[in-house]
Amino acid sequence: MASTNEIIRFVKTRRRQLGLTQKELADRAGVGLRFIRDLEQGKQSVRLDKVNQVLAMFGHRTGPVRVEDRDEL
Amino acid sequence: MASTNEIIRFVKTRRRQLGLTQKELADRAGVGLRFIRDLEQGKQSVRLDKVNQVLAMFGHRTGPVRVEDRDEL
DNA sequence: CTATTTTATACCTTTTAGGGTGTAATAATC
DNA sequence: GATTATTACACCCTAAAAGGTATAAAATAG
Repeated sequence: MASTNEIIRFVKTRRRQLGLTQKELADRAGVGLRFIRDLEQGKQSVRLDKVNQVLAMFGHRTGPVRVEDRDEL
Repeated sequence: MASTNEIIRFVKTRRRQLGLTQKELADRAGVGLRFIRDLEQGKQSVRLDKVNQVLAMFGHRTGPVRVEDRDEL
C-alpha cells in the first residue's frame, strides 16, 4: 500500500519539516487533533475540505494528478 | 469563487469530453448520481475516497498542488 | 535508566455525507 | 411549438466522519 495517497506523505513530511506536532498543526489548520491523526494514518475517507484546510498550511490544496506521475522515491 | 477547486472543473470537463452523463459517470465510478452532482456543484465537504473513485475514471487521483500553480485558463 | 513529550488506539456522541426517490428546472432534440 | 434527456433541488434515512476524552504505546530528553 505504501503511500496510499501522496497527501498523507506530504502532510507528514511537511509537518515535521516545520517542527510542528500533530496538535500544533491541528490547531493552526482549524481541525481536530484526531483528524490529523486519521489523515496521517492513511484514512482514505476523510473530508476534502478538511484536507484542504491542512494543505493550506503548506501553501497547497488538493488537485487532480495523473496516476503515472506518482511520487517515486 | 470561480473554480473553487480544480477538481470540480476537471471532472466536469473530462466527463463531457468523454460524452458521459452524470449518471453514466456515477455508475462507472461506483458512486451515486447524487455524489457526482454535489461534486460538480462545488460541494467542498465530499469524501476524499469518493473523489478518488471518480478521478480514477480519468486516470487521475487527488494530490497536493501548490496554490500558485493554479489552473489559469 | 527515568521523565516528558508526542503519537496511537479505543470508546462515545454529535453532526453530516451519501444515496435513494421524487419533483422542478434546464437543455437538447424533433 | 412539444417531447425527451439531462441536470438541479428538496426531503428522508442510514452509515460513518469528526472530534472529544482517556489510556497506552512509542519516541525524545534528561
